[in-house]
Formats: sequence, C-alpha cells, structure tokens
Amino acid sequence: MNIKTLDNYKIQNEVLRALRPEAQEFIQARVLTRPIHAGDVIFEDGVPFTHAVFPHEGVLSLMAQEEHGRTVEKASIGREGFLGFAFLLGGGSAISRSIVQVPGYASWLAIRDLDEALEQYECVRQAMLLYAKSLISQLMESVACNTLHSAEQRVTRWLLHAHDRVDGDVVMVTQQAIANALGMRRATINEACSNLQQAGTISYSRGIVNFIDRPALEERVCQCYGRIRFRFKWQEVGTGHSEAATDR
Amino acid sequence: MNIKTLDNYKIQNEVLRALRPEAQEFIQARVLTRPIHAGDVIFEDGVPFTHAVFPHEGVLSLMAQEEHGRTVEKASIGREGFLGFAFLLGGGSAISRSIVQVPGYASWLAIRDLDEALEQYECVRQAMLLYAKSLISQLMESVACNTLHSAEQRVTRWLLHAHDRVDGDVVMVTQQAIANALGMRRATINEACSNLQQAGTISYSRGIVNFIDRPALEERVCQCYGRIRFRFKWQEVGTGHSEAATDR
DNA sequence: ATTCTTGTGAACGTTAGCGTGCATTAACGG
DNA sequence: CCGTTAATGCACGCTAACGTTCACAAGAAT
Repeated sequence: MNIKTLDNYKIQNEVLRALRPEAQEFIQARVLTRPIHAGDVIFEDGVPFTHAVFPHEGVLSLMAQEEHGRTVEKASIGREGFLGFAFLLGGGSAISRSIVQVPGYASWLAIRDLDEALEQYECVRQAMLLYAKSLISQLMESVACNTLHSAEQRVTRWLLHAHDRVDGDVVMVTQQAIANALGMRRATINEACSNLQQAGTISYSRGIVNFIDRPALEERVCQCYGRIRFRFKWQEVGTGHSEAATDR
Repeated sequence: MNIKTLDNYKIQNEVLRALRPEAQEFIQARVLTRPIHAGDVIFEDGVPFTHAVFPHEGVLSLMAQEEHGRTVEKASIGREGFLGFAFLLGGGSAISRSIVQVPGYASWLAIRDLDEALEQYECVRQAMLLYAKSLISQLMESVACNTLHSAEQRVTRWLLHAHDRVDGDVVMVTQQAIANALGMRRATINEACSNLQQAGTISYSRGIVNFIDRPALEERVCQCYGRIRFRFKWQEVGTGHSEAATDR
C-alpha cells in the first residue's frame, strides 16, 4: 500500500463538501489524504475502527465472503459517502471487509478527531446521518436489483455507479473485479461487457474501461440506478428535516 | 383494516423495551395499539409520514415493486425494530410501500409525539439509531444472501425470522406471501416448503405454518440467518457507544 | 528477446429457478 | 348444504447463469 500522502488535491467527497466551512476546515486540518490502489484492504471485518475514510475518487466495496470462495459486494462507497458510518450509529468495529475496487484517492480521519468534530459541529452529524439514510436506500435497491434483474443490467448499473465516482470517462477495473463485486462468474461479466462494447456504449482493454455513450448506457440500465442516484443527489441538496413529500 | 384498539397487551417491541422507564411511559401514553392483518398496507411509497409503527408481534415488509408485477421484500421488520426510521435520519416520507406479511399487533405513534420524545429523552434517539445500524446490517446480509444462496436456504431463513417475531410456534403465512417476499414463484416456495415438511422441521396447511423442529431448521439455513440474529441480539444488550471489539 | 503474468474470449455440458397452466382440496359465506 | 374462493401440489418445456477448461494476447519482468 502506497503511504505517500498527497499535498495538493481537490476535496471531492460530498459529505465533506456539505459541511459548513468551519467544520470542513477543522476536519481538513486533521485528515491524511493519499491514493488508494485497486485491491487494497481498507478494513478487515470485525476490526475496531481507527479511522473514517472519505473517498474523493474511486470506489470502495464492502465485501461479503462466502464459504466456497464466492464473494459479493454488500455496498459500494464513493465520493457521495464515507466509510465508518457504523461508528456513528453506535458501534466500535467495522461491519465488513472493505477493499478498493476502483483506484483513486481518499482522506483518513482518526476516530478521535471524528468524535471531536461530531461534538463541536452539528452539521457533521447531520451530514453523516443523511448519508446513512441514503445508504439504507442504496442497500434496499440493491436487495431488489440483485434479486430481480439480469446480469447485464446489473453490470451496467455497476459501471454507471463507478463512472459517477471518478473524474473523466475512464474507470480502472477488470472483469474479474466486477465479477467479484456482483457475485458472478467472469464469463458472465465478459458476455455482458462484450454486448455493451458492441453496442458502442463502452470500450475496454486490460482493466481500462472507457465510457463512450453514457446516455445509451442509461437507457439499458434498470431503474434501480436512477433511484439510487436520485437519493444521493437529493442528499446533496437536502437540508435536514424540512423536505417536502418528494422523498422518493 | 380493523380499527379496534387493544386495551390489554404486552409491550413486546424491543426498541420500546430498551427505553428508560420514563421515556417508555411517555410513549406508552400516546400510542394507539391495534391488530395488524395480513395484507394491510401500512404506508404507501412516498407518502409523508404520519406515524412511526412499533410491531409487537407479526412481520412488516418493505416491498419493492417491479414493472412486470414481480415483487421482493427489501427489508422486514418485527418486534426488534420499527417502521419510520427514515424520519429519524432526516426525511419526511416513507421510503417504500410497507405491508403486513404476518399478522399480529403493533403500536402507532404520531410523528409529532415521536419528535417530542426524541427531544425529551436521549435514550429514544439512541435506541433508534442502534436499530438503524442493525437494519443496515440486515440489509447487507440480505444483499449477499439473495445473490448467493439457494431458494430453499432463503425460504428457511425467512421462516426462521418470522418465527422469531411471533409468540409460540405458529406463523400465519401463505406460500404465495413468501413467494412475493422472496421474489420467487410460488412453485419454487412450494418445493422448498415441501422438502422442509418432509424433513420433519415444519408442517403447514392453508396459511398456517407450524414449527416442529427448530434446531433442524437452523442446521439447514445459511449463516446469514445467524449473523442477522446476532446483530439484533447485540442491539438489545448494547448500551450505546461503549461496546468492545466484538461488534460482529 | 524471452519468459511470465494478467486480462480477455470462448467453448463445453449442467442446473436452478422461471413462466405457465391445471388439478385438488380445505375453508368460508350464504 | 353447496357453490365459491383461496391455498396447495405438480408437471411441462425453457433459459439464464453456472462451473470448468482452454486458448490467446498484451504488458511487465528478466
């Protein structure tokens, strides 16, 4: 794991960006920001939290591990969220193994500092609770999507979420990684990606996926994608308890 | 929907039971408690909250509805939780359609009163946040389970959860209802239940499921069941932010 | 230049669960 | 008591995804 820290970077994490300036500065002065590399393990399952992690670019996956070696992503986290919400809701340990699925960079904040930020700035708790709610929505959609929708739709959804979480139109990810995330065979992913490429929506080679025609991708994906996006967008705009009846 | 209220009943909802006596009395004085019947719609998707609902017995399902008529349960709620957590986390409307899957009885608390309880008693917020965390765990397990495990294992898990949420060894539920909850055909459920019955673990007839050999059921179910149970149990015992590193 | 590793493409037979439709039986309401 | 409805049992062919294995090519390492 590369431990070199970044000196100059853009705060792209949306939870951090939603904070009031003074809270943001407080946290900014205490975080450690560095690149995250594909395959890095951020937390092991059950290990006590030492930090909260705020991705600015890239994708983290909370992975479920099956006896027989199969895996699935229980949830994925990008710039719209952070890792460590279990601490916020009243626990001391990571809720599952978290790994880097798409490289990028992220900020580490020691739990001690997070605790202080929570006490000092109400907006921190509020932003984090709002993300917890969005996460619940994401999870609910995932339960439904994983149960009801086809392999190709799920691959498409995964790619779109990944695209949302990086700058530009290139996502660094192999078919094997997608297979692990979706709990499918690589062969199944291959077929889906091959279809998408032939349709001219993406192109890819050796772990580099290019997004060519996003609108076309969005037409192929199931509604789950849009619903999850909407929740997160709404979160960005939301201001707390005062929303109208459009909460879906 | 039966509107007759219950005069005498046992508070079996574990969120309510976890509260300090004064908070429990405050809420107790304001709730309306009545039976819930299979098929009742508690909230429609997107409708503004009017109440939080605390089941004492029975099962509520948050249902996802697909274009083609297929459905799945995104989450299920029994006496270990409550309906309305989205309000707590910062939203005004139901996050999805909620229906009664297994009959029982539940307490309704007006949002106005809930708000007051949250302001007056810290333990209310704490208990509810802890449930939110458990719910996230439940959802994560469901994502994994729905993706990786067999129909029979999932049926078994569903039945065990239902059993946990009623008194005694009888669960009122039809195969069709289970099929809707799991997003499968009734024929698939039929086969699974038939196997379970032949193995002597349950018996059933016309919407009445009898649990005969629970240990045998627990041997057949996937680990997802145990993990979810463990989270909820831990929640009951938990006292907030002070847990050791056994949070899994 | 040559080996080695990693990512991709494609093929095999297998199977769990699907969509459908129909028969049977228990309970319920008049 | 009987007709109607709801719950269950089962059987048909079908297909999406599975497990496995092999081949090939692009980079990386030596």
